[in-house]
Formats: sequence, structure tokens, C-alpha cells
Amino acid sequence: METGDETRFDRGDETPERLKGQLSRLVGMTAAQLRRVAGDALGAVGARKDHFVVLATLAEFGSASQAALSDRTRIYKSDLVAVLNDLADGGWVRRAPDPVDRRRNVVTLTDSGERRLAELDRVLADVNERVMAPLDHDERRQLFALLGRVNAHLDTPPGRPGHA
Amino acid sequence: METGDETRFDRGDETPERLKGQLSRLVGMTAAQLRRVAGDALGAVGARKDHFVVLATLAEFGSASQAALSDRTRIYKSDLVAVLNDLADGGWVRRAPDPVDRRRNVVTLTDSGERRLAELDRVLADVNERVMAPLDHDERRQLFALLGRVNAHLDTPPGRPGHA
DNA sequence: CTGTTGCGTTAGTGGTACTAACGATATACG
DNA sequence: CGTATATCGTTAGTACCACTAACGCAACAG
Repeated sequence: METGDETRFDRGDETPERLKGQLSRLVGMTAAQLRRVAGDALGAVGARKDHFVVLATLAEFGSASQAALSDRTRIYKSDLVAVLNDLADGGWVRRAPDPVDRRRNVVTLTDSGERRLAELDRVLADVNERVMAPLDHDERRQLFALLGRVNAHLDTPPGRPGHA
Repeated sequence: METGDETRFDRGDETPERLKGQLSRLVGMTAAQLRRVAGDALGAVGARKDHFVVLATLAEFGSASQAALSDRTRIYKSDLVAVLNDLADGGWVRRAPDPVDRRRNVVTLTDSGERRLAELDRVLADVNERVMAPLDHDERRQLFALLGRVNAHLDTPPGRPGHA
């Protein structure tokens, strides 16, 4: 092989200049690849990631209105409609008008919804395992902790200094 | 109920169930916020992130064809067209046919392109600083290293064990 | 009854990742 | 030479994701 070919990343002594120093780029690239891997895995069983998010939220917090689901999942209420349509079509959730406030729909996880959640959970756990393969247990914990802190910090830009 | 409203994340002793264990979700949320912050900052000076990526690549590796740029930046050649149009409109790059192979364009950084790069570099360094504010120097290094390893691992899914 | 607010829905925007095809040029082979 | 094939830049289009705007409806406060 000629030398000039595989320069890619390891320039070694030369300062990596601008590109590598940007956390946004590194996180962005990682996220894109993660999204792809997870999306493919979910797509293989006819699901999307928001399906998992909604099912998991229903399982953890119980039945809820769409507005509450939107708050808890960070899925915009406008996008939630299609997700719930999918889930209702699959029989994984029921969407019924709330008798006490007829503006609301009460979304409820069905039995087959719980099974669906377990299935998607397995799929994603598998993806997670593949993705984090190069890291040992401690390193995984560190990565989660560091990302979690950055994430929490980005979540509260103004005001809200602590939980006062 | 006691706390009622602000249950959000800190359930504490209860296992975080499914949602928090997914690296894809944590990385995805962080990436989304980063993209937003960086995108806003760049947008404030009329740029996009790919502008920075291309300018930085030209500065580091020198003039190149669009195909070479596409390889180095991971920007699809189809998307690169618009980016280079923007950059050429701003006078930051020149795009001239290659005399030795007239299929190619040679893309060259101009002087004002170097200045533009410095400007965007400042903007992004600022973003980077804001984003990583909660982490000290060592933690930043750790985060980069861990993400870098995951990222590198995702980059080489099949075969290619080493540079054999 | 009237204005306001919250709810679910529809529609649309803009950015990002990705594929397909095409005209033009370059290269390889017979 | 000629013809097949590959590469280059470009156009167009797909799909997903994050996000906004507006609308009809129900609830509620006055």
C-alpha cells in the first residue's frame, strides 16, 4: 500500500485542528449511527423508536391523556397522533374518550401491548449491548453519568438553578 | 399524592425501568440539544454546520475535488453541492474545473474563507464551552475518549478487524 | 351567553441522512 | 479506432425527526 492513502484520523502529533474538538460533532455522529442501528433493528419488527417510548411510558406511569404522554415522552402532541394510530392499529393501546373531561383521550396499554413492549425491549437491549461492546461495565457507567450531566445541564438553560 | 407533579427523572431507588437504560435515547437527546444549540449559534452568523465542516477540511487537507471532500467530511456528494453553492456565494471557496480531469471540480479555500473559518471556529468553541461547562477537564477527556471508542466501533461493523 | 384555555387533530416547515438516475468525461479493452 | 464501463458533479426524490401554526371542540370562569 502507498502511504498517502489512509490518512483519515490518526495524524498523531499534529493537533487534530478543529474537527475533532467539537463535542457536537462527536455526539452527532454517534447519535446518527445509533439512530440508524436502533432504527433498523426496530424496523425489522415493524416498529419505530417512538413506539417503544410511548409503550414504556405507559407501562411505567400508567394510562394517561395524550397531553400527559406528550409531556412525559417529549414527543410533540402533533407527532403523537400518528404514533398512537400505529399503536392502536396494532392493538397495543386503547384510546378512549375520558368520561370526566371529554376533550381528553385516555390511552391505555393492552395486554398485547405489554408483550409488544417486552419484545421491543429485547430488541433494544440487544442493540445497546452491541453498541457498548467496546466498553466495560465501569466505562459504561461513566459514559452514562457524563452524558447525563451534560444533558441535564442543557435541559435547564435559564432560571431553575436547583430544585430550590 | 405527595410529590405529585414533578416526578420526572429522580425516582431514586426504583429501577429506572426501560427508558433510562437506553444509550441510544440518552445520546439521541443530547445530540438533539447540541444540534439545536450549535445550529442556532451558527445560524446567527448565517452559517450551517456543514459549512464549518467543509471549511475546516479544506484548511486541514488542502484543495480537493468534491468527491474527496465528500469522503473526508462524510457529507454525501449530493448534499455537498448545496453546501458548496453557499460557500461559493459567500466567496469563501472557489470551485474551478480540474484541468487534468475535467469531470472534477477543484475546491479551494479563499482568504476570506480562512477568516470565515476562524469566525465559525470561535462560535463553535463558545458553544462547546457552554455545553461542557458542568464537566472539568479530566471529565471532558473521558467523555471524548469513551464516545470516540463507541463511535469507532460503530464505524467498522463487519470484517475489517484491524488494518491487518 | 361570552371569552379564554386546554385538548386532539391536521397541515406544513426545515434540517438531516440516504438513494437513484443522468449527462458528461475519463479509462480499459478488444 | 470504438465501445463498454467507471467516475464526477448534479438533480430529484424519499424518509425520518424536531418543531410551529391553526382549527374545531369541550370545559370553565365571569
